[in-house]
This record gives sequence, structure tokens and C-alpha cells, in this order.
Amino acid sequence: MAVTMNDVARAAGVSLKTVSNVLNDYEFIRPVTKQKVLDAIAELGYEANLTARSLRSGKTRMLGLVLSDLSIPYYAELASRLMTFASARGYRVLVEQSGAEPGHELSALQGPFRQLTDGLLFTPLALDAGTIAAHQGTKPVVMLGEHIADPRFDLVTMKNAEAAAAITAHLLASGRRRIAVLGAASEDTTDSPGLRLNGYREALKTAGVEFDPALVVQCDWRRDGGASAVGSLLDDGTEFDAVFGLNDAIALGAMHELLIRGHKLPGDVAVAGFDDIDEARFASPSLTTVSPGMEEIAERSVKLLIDRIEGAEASSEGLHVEAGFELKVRESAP
Amino acid sequence: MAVTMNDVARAAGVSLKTVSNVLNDYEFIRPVTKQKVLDAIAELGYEANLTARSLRSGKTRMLGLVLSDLSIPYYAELASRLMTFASARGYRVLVEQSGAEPGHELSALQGPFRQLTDGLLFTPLALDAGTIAAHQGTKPVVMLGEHIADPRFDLVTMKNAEAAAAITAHLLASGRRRIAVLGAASEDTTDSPGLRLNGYREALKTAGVEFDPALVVQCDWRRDGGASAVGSLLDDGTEFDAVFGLNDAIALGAMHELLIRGHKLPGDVAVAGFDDIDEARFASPSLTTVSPGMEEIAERSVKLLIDRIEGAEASSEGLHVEAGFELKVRESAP
DNA sequence: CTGAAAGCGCTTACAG
DNA sequence: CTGAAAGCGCTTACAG
Repeated sequence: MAVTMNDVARAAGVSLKTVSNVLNDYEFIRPVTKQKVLDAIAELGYEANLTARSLRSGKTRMLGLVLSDLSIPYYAELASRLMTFASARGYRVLVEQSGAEPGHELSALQGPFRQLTDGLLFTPLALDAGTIAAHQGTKPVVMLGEHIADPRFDLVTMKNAEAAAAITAHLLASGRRRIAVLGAASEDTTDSPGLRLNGYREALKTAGVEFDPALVVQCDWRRDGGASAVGSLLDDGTEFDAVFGLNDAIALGAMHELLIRGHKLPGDVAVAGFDDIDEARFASPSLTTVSPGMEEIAERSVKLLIDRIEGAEASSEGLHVEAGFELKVRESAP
Repeated sequence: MAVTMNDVARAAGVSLKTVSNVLNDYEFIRPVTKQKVLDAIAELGYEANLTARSLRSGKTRMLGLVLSDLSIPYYAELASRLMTFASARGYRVLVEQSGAEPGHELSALQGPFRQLTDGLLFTPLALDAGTIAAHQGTKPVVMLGEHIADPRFDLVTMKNAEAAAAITAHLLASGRRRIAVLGAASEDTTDSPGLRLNGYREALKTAGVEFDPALVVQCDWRRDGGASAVGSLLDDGTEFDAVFGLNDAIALGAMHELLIRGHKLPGDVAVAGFDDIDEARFASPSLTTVSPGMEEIAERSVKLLIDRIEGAEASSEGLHVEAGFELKVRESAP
């Protein structure tokens, strides 16, 4: 029923192979022949059958994206940008939600999902490096995020420690000395909370300001986590002149709580976050934060994966890319 | 290189067709034969080649989802749920971002994207009903949202007017009489703002409260829109004892502005929204709003589309489904 | 209940 | 530069 390459070949008076050559931008083809084929394609409204092409070539021109859940804003924004960059290179992105469950992550790595894609952008949340290495198969995989830092894998991530140090330095430069840190879980340097806390401590050391553990509060990386964390500091009577939320949600929650309790921002307390989500710009006061280069993460991970798929990136070792960051100074901490 | 059905057939000592029968749950097959095939599959680690299956059967087991941008939280949450429901029926979801541009919407409707999917979940934002009807092709399409209400199409949407009336009635029942409405654009009944404003007016009429146009403020459906809209009411000296934001972002922005200006919530002003986004629960005070049944929208649209694809839904007319809604009474308007 | 054959629409060596 | 042929791995009539 649909128009096939055979129909085009017949209409153009050439062989199948010639049509294929035109379609695949084969170099050595006479302009006249090419034009005949192009005309036939236009006239018949021919569209290549992607499934047939995939079956024969073994390529689907799809990238798999494995993440926990699209309803988490960070992943949704990342997915959106990845799709845009992939599309610019002629690829589509097929998303698989793992719910951060090991079983789901594993089946995304080796199940039918894998067949449908030429390569994987993988956010490992539940699986460890060894398991992934054992099941990653032969198609390229690029890791996203900081949970896996293993030389065997390609990895694209952000400068957590450096960015946290930069924003802490900014608060220090504006004269703040007692900077509360909300959202730190541990000093385990392999995950984001640990890396960001380390950056904070590094900046203090550089400025010659002593680290005070009383200013470090553990909390959920959510708006209400930040609100109750800053609330507990206030209730305890701990003194502070600035708050660094380890992500924007925490910082926004803290800001809200401070405002409700009658504190002036940034007069009494300066507030800074991390992530530069859309909301940060629209908050009142607008939130000073650090943009961890999501755009760059998206661009470079797509480029790396496609280069692997197409054989343009030949290095046999895992490549580690760290996107740059940018300080966004706004009203909450000028 | 990969294990094929032929390998399985050989290992099990049966023909290709018999393997295919087992794979496709054909009824009339001897248990012994079936077991032999199953054993061979397990032993060889056979996995069906989905591309070959698609080429032959003409089905991809993928649903296309066309929306403006995944970075918009409402769409991201919807996409997440759609994927979950589709997955339960053995389908995947392939997302295409249109940017709400007519050209992109059109190419999603008829371009190569269409080939890759068995049916479309389509959020028409830029295209009108006539254009869609002319280009929708032969595969099923289910419309999402209220921009297109045309008997030719299957449509799954929410009860905008009824839900808005319910939340207005709730504010009235708590004794509020001057309820500001933020975000109304027009009374055009075909889009969400118009439908929700109509619901508000309907509830006023039922309660015998006169409608005051001075309480209706137009603004962007965003946090800062709500903040500046309520700000302008305060600046003008317009009196009001409640605010109904036509979506949660507006309501949250208004709430923030009211708090900053020293108003007590809900003492001085009750605030209500629409959408029940995650943030509404975590705001302080938590936001009274209406949940428009996104779960149900996702479930029923996936069911309708798959039933169309599989021929289980035979009605030739467009089916119109309206999901139920649920009032979420919280602190901001008890 | 099962088999042998055709064919979905392409790309890819292989010739020329 | 172009053609004729094979084949990617399935499903689907068609027989029996």
C-alpha cells in the first residue's frame, strides 16, 4: 500500500540500488540520475520505511535514556534537552523509567529496550559498577551523574565540588561568615551531597573561616526539607547570616520559612542554592544559585554517545567529561 | 550472531511456524511441543527481534506522545504516568516535543514519527481541528486537553468548569464573598481559562453572589503572573477575602506575594488553586486546590488508544472522556 | 495441530 | 557510476 523504493526505482527508470545510493548520500552518482530519483521521490511522496532500514542495517537511530522518573523536574528538563540535541543529529530518544529499582535498571540494560536503541544514556541509581560492566553488552553506554565514577565507563557529570566552593566563596566575599549548609547527608565524596559539602569546606578553608559542624543540617532534598531544616536552626538559636541549600528546592523552602518568620532577605540572611531550576528565577526574592551546566551535560553526552555509535570516538578507555558551571547571582545573595 | 527463531526451531526439532505459534500464544498447540520450544528458548537465551517483527506485522508496539515540552512539569508528570500505563499493556511511549509550533505538530502527525508508532496521544496546541483531520492519516489518534473539542476525534480531558465551580463553592461555603480570580483570559468556553472562569461564575450564581468583573485579573499562568496580579489588586485597593488562581502556579505566586506584604493566610485571605501539582502539598501554608484526575486521564487515554489500535473499540464516532476531579482541601483555604 | 514457502522494504557485498 | 541478487528475522496465508 505504501510507496516503496521499488516504485521509486521504476518511476525513475533506475535500479533499486541507485535509489538507495541517492537516499544514503552516496558520493559518486551522476547529477542527472540523482535528479531523476529525487523527482520520482517527490512525485510519489515516498518516505523510507524506517523499520525495514533498521532490520537490514542493524541501526535504529534511537538513543535509550534510562532515568528514575520523568516526573522529577531535573530529569524532565534533562530529557527535554537531550531530545533536542539528539534530534539535531538525526536521532530520537526513547525513555525508560527505572524507578531507581535495580531490576528495572538491569532490564533496561539488557532487555528488549536495548534492541530498540543504538546506545544508552544511563543514570545508574541502584546498580553498582560491577553489575553494569557485567551486563552492559556490546552497544555503547554513557553514564550520567556521579554515582558511578569508574574508568571502564564513559561518564558525563558536573563539577559539584568546584561549583559549591564558588558559591560559598561568593557568600564569603559578600561578608557572610556563618553559612548554614542544608541537605548534607555525609562526607562520602562519591555522591552529590558529599562532593558539594566538600566544596563548601574547601572554600571556608581558603578564606580562613573555621568550619562549624553545628551549621550543617541533614534534610531531604525538597522544599519542605529546607523549610524544616532552617526552622530547626532558628528554634535551636543557632546563629547564621547565610544559608546554602545543596539544591534549589532546599534553598527555596528555607527562604519561604525565613520570610514567614519575619526575617529580611538578604538583609538578615543571604540564601543560595544549587541547580538553577526555572523556579529560582521567578522566586521573590530571586534565588542566587549555581547553574551546573545541564545544557552542556546534555550536549556533550549526546555527542559522546553518538560518536561512539558511529565509531567517531575510538578511545578504548572510558572518557570522563565534567561540564562547566556558572554562578547566577540574584537578589537573595547579591 | 544473535540467536534466531531458526536456531530455536532446530534445537527443538520443530518448524519455524511452531516456534512462532508458541511465541504468539497460539491456542491449538500440543503441550509437549510447546514445552520443547520453551526449553529451547530458555537454553539458547533467545529473544525475539522486535524490528523484524515490526517489519512483518506492521505494528511497533509504540505509542507516540506529542506535547510541547517535557520541561513543563504538567507534561512531564503526564508523560510519566502514560508510560506506566502503556507499559502495563506491553507498549512503549515515544515522546516528540512540538514546542507548540504548528510545523512541528504537523510533522509529528504525518512524518516519520508516525511510522514508528501504532497510534498517537496528541496535545494539539497550534493546529486547528480541520488541519488535524486533513493530516491525521489512518492510524488512531487520541486528543489530550481541551483545545480541540470536535466530534471527529477521540478526546480525553478534564472537567474544567465543574471542578472550578466546586472549588469556588468551597470558598463560598467557608464564608468568603469577594473571590478574586487570577489568570482568566477570556470567556471563550473552548479553552481551560474560559471553562474555569465559567465554572466560577456558575458557582457564584448558584450561591446568589453577584459577579464583580473588578475581581477578575488576567495574567500569565505562572508563579510571577500570580504574584503581580494579586499585587495589582492590592495596589488598586480592590477588596477581596479569597483568591482563586486558575492554576497552582498562579495561586502559589499570589500566596507568596500576600505573605511578603504581611497578610495572614488564610485569616485575611483564603487561597485556592487548580492542578494539584506536587508543590501544592509542600507549600506553606499547603495549598487548597483541585486535582483534575491526571491519573485517570493517563489511564483512560492509553486504554482508549490501545483499544483503537487493537480494534477493541469499534465505535466510528469520536469518543469523549472527561476524567473526574477531586477537591484537595488544605491549609490555605480550609 | 504442524510444515514449507513467500514476503515485509530495505541495505550490502559483489560484479561489471 | 549502476545493476541483479541475497538476506536481515520475523509473520502470515496456504496446505495438509
